[in-house]
Amino acid sequence: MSEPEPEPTPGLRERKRRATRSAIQVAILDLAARHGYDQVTIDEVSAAADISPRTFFNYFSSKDDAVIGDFPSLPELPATAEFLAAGPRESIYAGLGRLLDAASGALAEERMPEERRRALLREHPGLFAKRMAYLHRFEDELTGIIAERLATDDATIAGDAAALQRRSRLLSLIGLAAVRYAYRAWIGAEDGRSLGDNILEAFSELEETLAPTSRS
Amino acid sequence: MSEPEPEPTPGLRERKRRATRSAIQVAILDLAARHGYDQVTIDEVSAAADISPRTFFNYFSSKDDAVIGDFPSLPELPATAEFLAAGPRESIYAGLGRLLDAASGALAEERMPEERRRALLREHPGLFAKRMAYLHRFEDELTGIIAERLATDDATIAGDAAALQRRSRLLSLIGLAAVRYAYRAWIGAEDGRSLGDNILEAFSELEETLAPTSRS
DNA sequence: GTGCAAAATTGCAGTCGGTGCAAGAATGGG
DNA sequence: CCCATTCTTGCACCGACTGCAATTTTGCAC
Repeated sequence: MSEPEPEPTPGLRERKRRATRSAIQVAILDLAARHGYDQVTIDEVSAAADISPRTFFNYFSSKDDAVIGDFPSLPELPATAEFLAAGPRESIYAGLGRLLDAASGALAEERMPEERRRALLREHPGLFAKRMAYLHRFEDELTGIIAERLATDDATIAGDAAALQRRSRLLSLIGLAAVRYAYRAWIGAEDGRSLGDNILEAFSELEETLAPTSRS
Repeated sequence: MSEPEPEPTPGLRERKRRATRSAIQVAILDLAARHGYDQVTIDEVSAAADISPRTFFNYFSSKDDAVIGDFPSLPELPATAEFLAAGPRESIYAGLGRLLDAASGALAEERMPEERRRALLREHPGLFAKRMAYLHRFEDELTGIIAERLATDDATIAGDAAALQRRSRLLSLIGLAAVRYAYRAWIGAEDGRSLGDNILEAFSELEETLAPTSRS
């Protein structure tokens, strides 16, 4: 909002920077796919990306980070504004589903060989754990946004700050559980379905499971 | 079941082993509390624990692991058998709450200076994440147990293997979301409430949130 | 295009985490 | 008391990562 972010031609410097960054990521994923992540050294990656090993660490603070990549910041997503504006008429679960779907889209926006990254994360719990750490920041943002939405939806809960806080956190954790559910299905499956599809399906299953009154 | 696990006097060898293991953990927590986790080297820890640096790695595969400690194996817990035997009369959520409560009790059974560990985990997201990664194995165990319970509770779902699998996974993730919710409160709080208490409270809040029909 | 300041790249030397190996010490059991 | 097993330890080594200072590249004004 405060920064229009024009970025028509980011300038040579910035373009080269992005190219280098991308080259590193491509290189490490490529090498890891061929020789195994543990066997890949920074020296090899640097050589493949045509930079010095020292420069590698100017771009990523660790070997893992080069694989993990960036995480989107939730408040900056357009879907967040939509979620907040959806008002009380929409189910909070449905809204959450769409929001997390959009977030996962932004997460995978990078046109990198996502499949290789997927395979790496599947095989290396350490990487997975590190990525989960990023989810932590994400969780805080999500909780805040849910609180905002709840406050506009329900005037009574808006008055009780403690209850609002607890319910927001609980809802965000439920949402993230759905994401993890979808993520598992996505990682385990060979089909081409997107992470977002899986998330939406997880939410519908969630609603069904949590609403036993609607079942016979 | 298959192993009665007598352990009256585990023998000198085993006793020394446990002592060394504990000494390492005490040493690293102590040093980390005084100089900061990052400043602590394996050499210092080993010196404080009166062992060689090489021996450190005979006990823990990494510096982080020495802080994180072990995780209980769910199937071995007595509470698991109770959970499975509770039958269809008990709400699956209530049962899950008790089961996870028991599991967290087994987790914190170690009479180590738990407070220091808590402080460390609070300050170091990396450690926190790594501990969460253990939850992954835990999640698989939990899913299997839930599936078993569901199959005995509901004959119709027992017939549909795919549905059983999906619902079990979803329920286990919801349960783990509650655990994370409780874990956060536990880590962030200064009060002396146990992790188990927080988990039980999380489940009651969960049931309340997920049952909108019971509210006005 | 020339000159200059800011930013990026690089080499180097060094610290620390972590592993494989083989020799030596402690333990348990007969 | 002896032997097999297990545990400890020192050593040599690799790879991740950092600080620093020299060098190169880019942005920009003139």
